[in-house]
Amino acid sequence: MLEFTLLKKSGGDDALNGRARRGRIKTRHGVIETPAFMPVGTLGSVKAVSKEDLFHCGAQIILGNTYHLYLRPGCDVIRHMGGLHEFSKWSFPLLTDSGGFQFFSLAKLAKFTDEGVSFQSHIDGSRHFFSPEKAVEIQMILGSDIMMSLDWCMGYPATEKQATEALEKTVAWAKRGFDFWQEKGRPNNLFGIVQGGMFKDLRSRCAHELAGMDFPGFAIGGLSVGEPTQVMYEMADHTLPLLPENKPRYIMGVGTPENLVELAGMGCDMFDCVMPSRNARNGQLFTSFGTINIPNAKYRLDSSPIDTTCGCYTCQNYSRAYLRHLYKSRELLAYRLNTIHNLYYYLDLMAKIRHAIEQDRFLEFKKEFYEKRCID
RNA sequence: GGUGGGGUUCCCGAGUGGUCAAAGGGAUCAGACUGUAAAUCUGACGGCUCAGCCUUCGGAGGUUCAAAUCCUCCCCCCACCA
Repeated sequence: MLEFTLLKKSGGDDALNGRARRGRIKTRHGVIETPAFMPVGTLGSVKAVSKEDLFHCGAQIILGNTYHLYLRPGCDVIRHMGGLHEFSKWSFPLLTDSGGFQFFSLAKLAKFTDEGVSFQSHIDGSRHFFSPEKAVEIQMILGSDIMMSLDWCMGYPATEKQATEALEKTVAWAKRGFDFWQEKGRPNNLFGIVQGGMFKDLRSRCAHELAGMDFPGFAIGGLSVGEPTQVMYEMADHTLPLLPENKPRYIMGVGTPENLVELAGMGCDMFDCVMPSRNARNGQLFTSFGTINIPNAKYRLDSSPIDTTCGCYTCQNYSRAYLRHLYKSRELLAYRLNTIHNLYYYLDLMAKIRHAIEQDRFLEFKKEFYEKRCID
């Protein structure tokens, strides 16, 4: 059901720069060229854009969220409608997060036990319970191509004791989710998630234990939760090589364009982040020379596109002055045009990274990437 | 012409003797956002040689230790009645 082909590895011994990999993931709903960025569509929709917009931006796979879709519209609706693909009409690959992150970001509504997580809905306060098995079961109903096992995401800073507890629970739940998935005949695909806080030995331990289970892919979770960027890089650099080389490696919830370049260089194959879509709705646009805040007064009379080197629909058609006007007027079109641009930027960046790896010039690409961004 | 109401910092709008450079909105300006409780949130928003000082509440006078707030006159708006 999932086939990962490692097409090329950057040569060299430089740990930070020489481990980029170019790969291909085949799923029932299509192929994902890696390294890949996956736009986040929590509620079965990448906010503000249509599936056609996503396609034209170059999206190969998008995310959905188990917690959110379970609460609304509910599994009965999605089952009745034939699964999330059929419901949303997104016919390409889908990855669903397990809800583990929500029990971290909505922590005051969640209570962790050995059995699972009992929580209150952020929508109406109703009480619910997720076990690792149930998290997989719901994702099977959603019909995602890649399901994530239920994990315990730890914030920063966290003590070693807290991180250990979260790790142990994450591993135990991964095992239960994995067994449940095996019993069901390994439908779709299930990825395990490495936790361990900002402790290398804990990350090692977690990666080692998960690698002992035959997951089709592995993720690193619990990064970019408030730690300094350098710490995140150290954790990723430490953990990525511990995961099976012949399986996709996914860093969850990351990150900035710089983060993607750095982490792809360390051998990460998949990323997801709300940053391009959310920041677009908040007026921040990504460009090859850095980010710009479109409401800024300096763009009032600016007839140039967001980024003259960008090939997106927005940049092909509209000026900064118009986009600034739309944004400041809260016109709905602003959200769509901004989101199209940011997603295109991210997805195009990944395409460039893939191309550079293929051409054996990832390091040069990285150098140019940093040289371009200085002004705005 | 008569009666009543009102003129507050860019706009709307609180404030009716000191705790007022003046609530609250809006506009404006800037920033943040990393597995989406986010079309959200934060900060600035009279001036300056900035822990203090100066100018400001339609205008001009006055009362008072002290006035956006009280008194007098004037100017201008709004409502209703002629």
